[in-house]
Parts: sequence; C-alpha cells; structure tokens
Amino acid sequence: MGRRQHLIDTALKLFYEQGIHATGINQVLDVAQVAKQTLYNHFESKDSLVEAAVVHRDFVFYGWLADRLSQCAAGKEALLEVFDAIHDWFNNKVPMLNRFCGCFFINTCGEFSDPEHEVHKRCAEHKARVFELLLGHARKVTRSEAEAKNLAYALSLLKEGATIKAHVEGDLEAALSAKQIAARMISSH
Amino acid sequence: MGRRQHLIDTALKLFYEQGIHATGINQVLDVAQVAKQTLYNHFESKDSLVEAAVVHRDFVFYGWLADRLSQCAAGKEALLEVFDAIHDWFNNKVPMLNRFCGCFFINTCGEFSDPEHEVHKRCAEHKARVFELLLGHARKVTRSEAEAKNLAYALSLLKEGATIKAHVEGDLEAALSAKQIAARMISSH
DNA sequence: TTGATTATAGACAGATCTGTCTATATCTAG
DNA sequence: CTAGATATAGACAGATCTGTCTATAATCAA
Repeated sequence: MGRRQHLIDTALKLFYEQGIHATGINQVLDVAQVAKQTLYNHFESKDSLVEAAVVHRDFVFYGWLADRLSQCAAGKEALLEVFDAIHDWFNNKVPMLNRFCGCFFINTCGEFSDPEHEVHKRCAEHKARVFELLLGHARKVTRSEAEAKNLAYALSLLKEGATIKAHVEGDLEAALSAKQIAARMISSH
Repeated sequence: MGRRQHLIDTALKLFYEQGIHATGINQVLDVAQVAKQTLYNHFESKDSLVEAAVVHRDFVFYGWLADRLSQCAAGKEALLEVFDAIHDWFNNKVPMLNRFCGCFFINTCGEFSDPEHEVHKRCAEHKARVFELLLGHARKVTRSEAEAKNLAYALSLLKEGATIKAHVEGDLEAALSAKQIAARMISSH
C-alpha cells in the first residue's frame, strides 16, 4: 500500500479510537512507521489529513453497507439487513470498520460543531448518502415518494439511535432491538 | 455565583461548543475571568473539571426535560412533549442549554470512547436517567412492563436519532419529524 | 548508470498544553 | 481589629503540539 493511503488508514484508526484533537501527528507517524516529511509531502496540514480520513471512512463504511444490502432482495429484506449489518459492526464482527467506537461521523461532528467547517460538511454528506441508500429500498415497499421518504427517515433515526445506544450505553443488542421496531414500521407501510 | 460553579458553567459551554480536548484550561480561565490557582483549588485536574461539567450538564438537561414533561398530562402527552422540547432545544429556544451543538453526552463519548472511563460512565448514566423518565410515562399508555420498555426504548431511539439528524445534517425539523413517528408508535400501543 | 523523485531520521522553532509556585490582595468570621 | 481562608496575576517548568528544515538514503525510470 502507498504511503499516503497507509497514513490515512492509520490516522483514521487513531482518530476513531481516541478522537481527533486527542491524537497527535507524531503518534500517527509512530504507529504508521512513516517519516514526518513524508506526511507533509502528501498533506498540507493535519486538517487535510483529517479531511482525507473522513472521506475515506465514508468510502469504506458506505461501500461496506451497500455491499451488505446488495446481497439481499431489494426492499424490505435490504432495509432489515441494515440492522443486521450494524449489529455485526457493534459486536466487532467487521474488521474493516475497526473496533466499534460509535459513529466516526457523529464523533467528528462533536469535535467540529461548526456546520460550515469542511470536515463537518463531509460528515453530513456521508449521512445523506446513507439516507439515499435507504430511500432506494424504501421506494420498493411504499406507494408514493412521500411515503418512501418518511419510511427511510424513520429507519435512519432508528439506525442513528441504535448506534448511540450501543456506544454510549454499551447496549450491544441495540441493533436487534431497532430491527424489531423497523420491521413493524415496514409492515405497516 | 460561587467561583466553582462559575468555572463549571464556563467550562461546560466551551467544552460543548468546541469539544473537550480542543478546549484548554487557559481559555476557560480567560472567559471565566478566574485565576488559575482558584481552579486548582476547586478541582484537582482538568479531568475532574470535565467530570463536574458532565455531571452538571446532566443536572441541567434532565431537570429541564423533566420540568417540561411535568407540565403535561402523564402518558401520551408527556411522551410527545419530549419532541416539542427538543425541537425548542435544536432551534435555540432554550438559553439554559446553550447554543445547540448536538448532545453533549454523545459528543463527550466520542472523545472518551473507553466505556470504563469515568466520564463515559457519567454519560451513560445520563442516558439511563432519561430512559427512566420516558419509561415512567410509557407505563401509562401500555398494558405490561415489557410493552412499556419497548415503547420507551423506541422513543429514545427516535430522540437520539433526531438529535443526530439535527446536529450532523442541520435538520432543524428533525424533532417534529420524529414526533410524528412517535405519535404513530404510541397510538399503536 | 545516471538523474529525478521520494522516503528517511531527527533536530529544531515556536506555540500551546497542564499544573505548580510565589507574592499580593481581598474577603469573612469571630 | 485581626487572623485565617480564599482569590489574584502571572512567572515558570516540563511536556506536547504542529509544521519546517536538513542531510542522507532508497527507489525508479530513462
């Protein structure tokens, strides 16, 4: 793997586990076993490394989730698969997502609350992309665009809520609990 | 107000708006207009100031929410009031909660992911307390303890989800959208 | 082989961080 | 009034932070 990608991977893991402001450039370099100048050849500042890490997390997470859903029948099955997928994530069954430490995008917005900040915007974009993924499947089980949006919206609230329950309260069954609620919602549409 | 409480209020505001690791002790002192030694007379370290800020936020937020709910009929009305209350919060209608920057406890767990950390535990306790508040009202509109728990759980997922939508995506209507979903859930119980 | 690019270790500057210390001033209770 | 407690400003130590610089080494294409 190229140095640039290796730095992004290492930074992402540390940012995710420790928080961004709590993680120094030097620790990233120590763990990645890369020289400082190499980092500054590829990134103009820590901030731009942070941005690259967020973009990469979106790439990995969205790709993983879309792949999980694509292995199910479109519609109800795929919508429910969301919760089985995040259940695996919460319980550390998905190495590519790193040890579960909540949602990286939520955590990052907690450190960059200004919605005009580039990093915050990237996080919002990720959530919008995931919403579109749900919406595509919600359309298959509803009779109008408005209904589809309502369903996708409700399911995304459940997904975010479960992620919080799992991380803050250590509720490792949160995804399965959310799945049951989701199932009732989908049925009633 | 005593110096100790003034320091906690100031620290809480800055921690909430900027994140904890991004906020230095010196900035807290500058804003609070308090001498450094005074801080270290009242708190043995930054960490203990952080803990005090989290405990205080629980006190303020829980007290505020419980008060809002207590002004409604117990049960369905109170459960729906949760979403009107957080709608006001999201839209900066509640000065005592400071400018909306997401949920302080969620943000803080993003910076202290280790569930054994004292600060993380305090955040979990807050969520548990809010859950109990919902549960009390859920019991009024359900026929069994299991149903009450399910309802309170579902509503708390919606509340957390709406908070995330509002903060990360800037969706200021998230609370009202969540309220509609909540209303359907309560009715179907 | 040669010449350009890229990576290396690590010193360094300058800023900022937490926490301690000192010496002075203000408040408060008896 | 007085004595003890509390607050003050700010210097200071020592650690850590980001980012720059240098001089050397490895890599790779022509």
